[in-house]
Amino acid sequence: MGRAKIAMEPITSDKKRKLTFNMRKQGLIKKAHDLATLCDVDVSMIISTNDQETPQQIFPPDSNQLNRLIDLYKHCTNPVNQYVLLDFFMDRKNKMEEELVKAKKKNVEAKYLSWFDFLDSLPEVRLREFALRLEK
Amino acid sequence: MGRAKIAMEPITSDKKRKLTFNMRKQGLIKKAHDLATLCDVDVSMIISTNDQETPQQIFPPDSNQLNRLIDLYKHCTNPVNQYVLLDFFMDRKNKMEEELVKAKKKNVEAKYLSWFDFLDSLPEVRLREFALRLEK
DNA sequence: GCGCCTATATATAAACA
DNA sequence: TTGTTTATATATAGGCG
Repeated sequence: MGRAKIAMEPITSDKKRKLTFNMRKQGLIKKAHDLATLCDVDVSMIISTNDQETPQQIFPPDSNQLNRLIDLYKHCTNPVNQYVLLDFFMDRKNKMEEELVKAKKKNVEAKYLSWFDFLDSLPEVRLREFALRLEK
Repeated sequence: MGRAKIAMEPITSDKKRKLTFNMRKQGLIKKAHDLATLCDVDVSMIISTNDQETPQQIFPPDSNQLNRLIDLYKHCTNPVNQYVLLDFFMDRKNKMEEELVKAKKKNVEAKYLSWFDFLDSLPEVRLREFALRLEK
């Protein structure tokens, strides 16, 4: 796509890979946005790096909405889903406690950082787009 | 991108919209695949139409893997009240207070503009489509 | 690491088969 | 309709500051 064609294989150079990642991540999210807008559909996306430093990137940016879409997907996919079964047979109290601990430990920070990163990564152009839409 | 530039708004013509949807859906998935391959990251995606006839499209094609990725995401982002979240950071780092306010502001803006909030869709899942795609 | 630039690779809207 | 083709819009690799 650019000056040179690149092979479809993991980029070895850390620097290049990171650079390419940021650029393409941005492009992918724009494409998702375009598809959703043009065709009136829901697109949900999670981009996770193996690097714990880097926050996950989500789409749509509203994590609540993303969760709704995911839940909707799970319901439609697995009417008799494994988790439902697990819930049923599992000691409920223990499970909830477990999740609470997790939430307290790191999840809070992760969620916030994810949002913050997303906002930071938004190009001015997109922010202006938001403003324009808001005015409408 | 093609012969003519099109406006970034829902395509009214059913025929065109469907056509565009299929084309861009494919393009989006290719981009997701490229990003995952080139940058060695995990990309998960669900594309749901409001039309129950149309199956949801997922990435990666292996629904088990998709579910794993989603679960991983949920583990890192348990539902936490945003105000609690903000309070947590403000108490901890007063220096960040200003930035947090800004972030919150932008956050609200983005939420308000949650473009494709077309509310609940009840798409039907047909993973067979992926099998077919794979065979091709 | 960010943003801008430019040349080139891709994606794709419309036409056509 | 589903698949090519084609002309044009976008995305983006590599440079530069």
